Amino acid sequence: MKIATWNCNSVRARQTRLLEWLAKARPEVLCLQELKCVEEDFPWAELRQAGYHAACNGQRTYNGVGILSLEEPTEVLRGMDDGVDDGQARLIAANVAGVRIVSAYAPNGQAVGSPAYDYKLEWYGRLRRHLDLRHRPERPLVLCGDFNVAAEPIDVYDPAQWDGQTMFTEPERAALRHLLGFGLTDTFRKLHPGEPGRFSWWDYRMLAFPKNRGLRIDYLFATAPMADRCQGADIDREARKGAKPSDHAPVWADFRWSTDSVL
DNA sequence: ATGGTTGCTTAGCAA
Repeated sequence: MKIATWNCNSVRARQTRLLEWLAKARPEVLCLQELKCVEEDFPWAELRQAGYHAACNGQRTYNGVGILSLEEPTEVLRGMDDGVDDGQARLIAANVAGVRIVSAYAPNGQAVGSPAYDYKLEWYGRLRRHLDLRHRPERPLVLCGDFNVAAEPIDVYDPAQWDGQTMFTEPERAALRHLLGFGLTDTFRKLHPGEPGRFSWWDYRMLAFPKNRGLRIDYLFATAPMADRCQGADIDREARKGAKPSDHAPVWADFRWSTDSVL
């Protein structure tokens, strides 16, 4: 079972690339972030034509997350259902083939110390509580998305320059570690231990991509039953090349898991 | 060097 995640930076601006990537990669599940549209403007028909069901949590202009899957997703949950109404569409969850799939778009945080930065740290705490209340680490779950935090120096092209900057501050890294403390494994790093220079996001500016000046901030985190079955994981850097790319590359992981796997 | 690029929406914001 191949599961992927991609911050597409507008599903409408990326529609052609999205369909091309799905045709080539054929993941069972693709989690999307930054749809930047309401559900009425989501390309339902084109994706269905390509063989994919979809569920999305849309928002005008900003944010927006979705789950595409070959099998129809069930038990769809939009948001964290924790009583906080912040108006930001950053989470959607659904069951696909007996696996709980969560597509998440963490707040960017803007400047350190800004209200957006504080909101980011709070959002991480809410997500951990959401997992604690609604899920168990012994059950199959894959939490995918753009987490807007680089976990370790190896995930940053110039850790010294990035030290203390948004996406690589100690409070953000601690918030990410606390999230993983639920019982989640970083599938890419499990399969590529110690491999440097492997990033998932590159700024559009300053020739960051051709210079490989990026960060690894997009992840597939899996609970033990899924992490134990992970047999491959990678970042599709090719998909960041060419005209009109997203600033993120798709990331995927493959699991020894089928529809009739029962835990 | 406070630059540079993209998307949405239409001048300014968020990333």
